[in-house]
Amino acid sequence: MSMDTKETILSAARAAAQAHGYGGLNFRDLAAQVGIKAASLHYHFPTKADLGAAVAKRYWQDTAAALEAMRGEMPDAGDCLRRYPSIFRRSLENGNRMCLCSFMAAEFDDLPEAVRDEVENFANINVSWLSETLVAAGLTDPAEAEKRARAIFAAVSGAQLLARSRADITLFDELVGSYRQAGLLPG
Amino acid sequence: MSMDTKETILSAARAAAQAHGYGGLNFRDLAAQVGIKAASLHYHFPTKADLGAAVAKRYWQDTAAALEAMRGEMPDAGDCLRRYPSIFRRSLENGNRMCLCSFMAAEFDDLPEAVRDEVENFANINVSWLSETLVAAGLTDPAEAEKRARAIFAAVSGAQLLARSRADITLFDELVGSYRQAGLLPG
DNA sequence: ACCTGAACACCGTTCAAGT
DNA sequence: ACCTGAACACCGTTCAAGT
Repeated sequence: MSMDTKETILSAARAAAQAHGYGGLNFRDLAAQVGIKAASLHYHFPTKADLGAAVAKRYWQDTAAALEAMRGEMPDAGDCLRRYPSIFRRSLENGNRMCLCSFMAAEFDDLPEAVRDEVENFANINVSWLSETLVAAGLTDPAEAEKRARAIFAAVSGAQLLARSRADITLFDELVGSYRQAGLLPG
Repeated sequence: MSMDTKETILSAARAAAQAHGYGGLNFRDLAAQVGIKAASLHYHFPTKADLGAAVAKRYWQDTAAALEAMRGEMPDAGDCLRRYPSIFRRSLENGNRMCLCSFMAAEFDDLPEAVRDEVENFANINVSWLSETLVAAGLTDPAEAEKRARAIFAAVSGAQLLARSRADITLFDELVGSYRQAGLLPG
């Protein structure tokens, strides 16, 4: 019961933050969606900073799990890299939302320290996975892998941001296509 | 006098929005900075939406002017393209701020229609300039220029976003370097 | 353990009214 | 033309009280 409510809060807060950011996240709307009162949220998460950090942490953990699963299911590392943008595509499919941590990256100045740390973790697990996968695919010199991984992560994030601003998911696909054509991503 | 106040508001609002976004922009702090009361701001800009649209409009107009100036000063189109990321670098240099319109792209869901339109204009003038400059540099088939231009715009935006989240401008430089290495930007 | 109503201090926004 | 006080709606948060 307790765990159910906490999980419900986490997932509702995640969806809200992917649409409105950390600043746009508010306890009253969130509580209404969960079916409790705003004051009750503080039983589960003492402060907004606690909630924000918990949401961002769960977010990168889920992403890390999805990336691991991808490597487990697809034997070819090149195939995994070709599929990587689909992780970001999914947010756009889900109500033109965006990556929680991209939104929070923009909000950097107003983020509690604990939340910033989780945003950093998100970037780190993406870069690590890309780095390892690039090397496994034999596409990059190991010494250059992390640099290349960061470039892919940043570029795909930017593609999502631009596509969101037009509410046009085909634009995301086109941008990813252009990255492939340019050689940033494996074709 | 009137024009001075309005200009002061616009420039203070721009700086604030580049750090805190449209949602984080607040009339009281802004008014204090300008030296009037919060309520007085509404004489110059009836609503926050009006202010946001005016700031975003001025922002893309300034950017368009800077890009035109670059083309005027540098005869070589390739040199202009190599310099393009410096426009985005400047925001990071200025207190780790970011492109106003990237921030607003994230805030898409909560943006008044008039503000959305100016965000779109910003992207359009960037893509147009890049497109023309790519063709002038003989780097891209005219039929493909706009697609390539959008990819550059999105990728550089993403690099700025990631660099901001680490408050690390050297990361921006590294990412731009990687884009060049990958062939997205001219070396 | 889990939730709530009521209250708190605060802040952005609006508007009628001032000069 | 330009500005303001005061009211309003909303925010995160607290806490004593309920189940």
